[in-house]
Amino acid sequence: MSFVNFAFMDYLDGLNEAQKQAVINTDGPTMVIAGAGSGKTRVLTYRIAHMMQKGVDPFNILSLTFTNKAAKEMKDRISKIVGTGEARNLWMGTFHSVFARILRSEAEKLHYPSNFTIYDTNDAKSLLKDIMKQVGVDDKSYKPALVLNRISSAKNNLMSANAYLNNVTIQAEDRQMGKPKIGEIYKLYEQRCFRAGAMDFDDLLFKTNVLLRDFPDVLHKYQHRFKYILVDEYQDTNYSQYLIVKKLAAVTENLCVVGDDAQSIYAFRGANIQNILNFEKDYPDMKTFKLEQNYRSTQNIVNAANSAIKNNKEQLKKDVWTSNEEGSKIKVTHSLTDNEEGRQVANSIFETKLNNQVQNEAFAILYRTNAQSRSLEEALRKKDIPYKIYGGLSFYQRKEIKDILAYCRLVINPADEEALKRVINYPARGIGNTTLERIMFAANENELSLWDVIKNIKTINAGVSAAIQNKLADFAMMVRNFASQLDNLSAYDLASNIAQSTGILKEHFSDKTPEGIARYDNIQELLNGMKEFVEDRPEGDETHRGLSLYMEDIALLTDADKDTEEDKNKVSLMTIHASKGLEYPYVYLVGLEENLFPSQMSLNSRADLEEERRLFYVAITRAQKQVFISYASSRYKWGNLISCEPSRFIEEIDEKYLDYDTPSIGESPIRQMQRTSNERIENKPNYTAANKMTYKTKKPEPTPATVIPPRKNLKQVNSSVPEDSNYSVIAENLVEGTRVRHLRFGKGEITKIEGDNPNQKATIIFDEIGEKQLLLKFAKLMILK
DNA sequence: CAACCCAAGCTTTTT
DNA sequence: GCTTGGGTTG
Repeated sequence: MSFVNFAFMDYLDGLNEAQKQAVINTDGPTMVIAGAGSGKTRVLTYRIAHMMQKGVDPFNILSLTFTNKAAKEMKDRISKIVGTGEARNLWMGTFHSVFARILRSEAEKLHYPSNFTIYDTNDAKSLLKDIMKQVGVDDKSYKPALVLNRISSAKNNLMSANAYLNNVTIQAEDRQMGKPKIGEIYKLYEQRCFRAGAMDFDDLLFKTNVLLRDFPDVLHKYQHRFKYILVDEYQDTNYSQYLIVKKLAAVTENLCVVGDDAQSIYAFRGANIQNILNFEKDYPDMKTFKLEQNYRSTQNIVNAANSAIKNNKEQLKKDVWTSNEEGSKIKVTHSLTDNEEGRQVANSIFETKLNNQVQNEAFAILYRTNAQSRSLEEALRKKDIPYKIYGGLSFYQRKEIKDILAYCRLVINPADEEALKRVINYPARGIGNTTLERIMFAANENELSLWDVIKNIKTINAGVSAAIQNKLADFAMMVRNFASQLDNLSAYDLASNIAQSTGILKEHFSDKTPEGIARYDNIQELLNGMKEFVEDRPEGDETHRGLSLYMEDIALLTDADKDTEEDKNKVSLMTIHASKGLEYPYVYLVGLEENLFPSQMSLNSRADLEEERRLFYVAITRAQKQVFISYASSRYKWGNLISCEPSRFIEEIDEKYLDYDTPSIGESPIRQMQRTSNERIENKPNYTAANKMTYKTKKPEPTPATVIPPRKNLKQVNSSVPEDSNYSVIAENLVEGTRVRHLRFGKGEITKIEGDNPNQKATIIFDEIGEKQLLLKFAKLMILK
């Protein structure tokens, strides 16, 4: 103890006075206002370590972070001070992952299975689409995303479907929007999730609240377990999270919240900046500590950020300063198009690397929207600068990955409707849309899950033919077989088994197009990830290396958590939102244009605009050494070139911290740039045309004289085969083992024939493209000798 | 039943 | 510009 303690006291000496106070005042309600780069993570780490030094049991400490990665890093740092064994028992993670864990252990109280599925946004939207079809509303006026938003904010304000339906104000709002049925849809959505044994992201918090509200013994238990609670990024908590924390902390009030109102950027998903502004009202005897010294950035960066955020009205008084060197000014460059912007950024990174002898990992490129990444990627690739992207279409969103994961989900929780819908006919096994719709209808009629209907398909009158009933039974058997291995096989072994015996792996393997190869590789990468997961855990006890645990692990990964590939020494590309909490020596901030940043959606209200400005503040303060800002005077949007104006945010930075790339005499740099860019925009048509031509030159255009629609011509040939020609006549004599030729697929061999005459179906292995299932009445096969 | 074609919609940010 | 889903065709 004394040795460890000694090391710790050393660390304490490295803290400034405010930091030290925030570390050693461990009891009672505490708010730490931590400016950007002010050593917030250090304070949290030492505070927890200090509590443990004073004898607090790590089991009694709950620390809620913004990403799981942050939790892991913090745990590692604490381990270094107090020892690994002790730190392991800390409760640390995101709100969602910590409370998902608690919900699993208390699930039966809510009549949920403990292996409930977590629906992601896509699952939720797809379910909503289903429901809207069922209710008979047109999904043009009821956009799934909008309905989901509405439901989401209801849940974040702890409003159930019934409460939603009974709330006069809400109902009036919905009617005014011309969408009076949202309440009804919410109600059905709630039921369907429950039947499927599924919770969406918001449910994890909502149901936790229900649990703590309706089960006093459970509340009591966790109030006493979590004697000390710390919440990072408190400015980004919503009402639902706020209330969980408030309830859990009600007995001991050993609650420490850390945040920075200037960095609140998640109001759009219900985060309530009032939570931090009102902390004093909730806990009148609280202590406040302000961390105002910035250790991260140069004076120029800190001052520039301060001058920008000054334009916001609503904020706590705070004076962020630094004793670091003055540093370079913020460099502002402009370009003609988004593609040119990409090239300039790539060139600049290339030069900066040379001039300062730094590595790729010193650079980050930040943008407002994911769609902006493409031109940057292209430019970086051309310059051979390795990069990695956070967010966007993430690995786990890819079709082939989702297919495998859907099987995994289904095996763990067969009631999972969204997973079932995805794989019931993939790979094709003759269970088509009509059948699925019959099953869904029967499920809704009987208030059963799809799985229950399939399981009992022979006794439920769903109008499914006997042949298809058998196929469903086969499918159910397969899922059950996999499920029976859940406890004996590791995640890796079971998932490999699934990938193989469903035929998915083979299907991608036989596809030799570049996309097919990429898909195959992706699946291998997924399986490798599982292998790592398994190898990280002790052998023998398969319940700790099993698929269920793996799936729990990945369901709540944030983008920052997915940093698992060989991502060393690469330039980082991400949205500004994703960059929260990170820092880089050199930061490129691109697309600083009106309607893009600030976003067009934010221009209607002052509050929204202020959130955009905070986002701008977050972006600038990621940088340690230098910030580069760029904007383009035109950019592609939905395939069209549109013209852009520089963002107001550039002008909001005090001019003395800026360095424009085209110094001017007697004219404001911005004005001059606007003028030149306008001139260029007038030449836009040429530019566009040139651009499009280059794109199309890959395929030389036929001269007008020779233009014949080639496709139609081909079809003509096909359909010119007489209806009653010997093709179809011969096809009736087919048996298994016959060699046949198909007009498009070439030669092949029939391996199976099934079904009744009009709908007879053959499985054929073609020499070129592998196995296909074809309906004989359409296939027009020719028998080969 | 499955392949293909074309139109629509997308782009604010995410657990 | 790209992806997705609906509708049509074989």
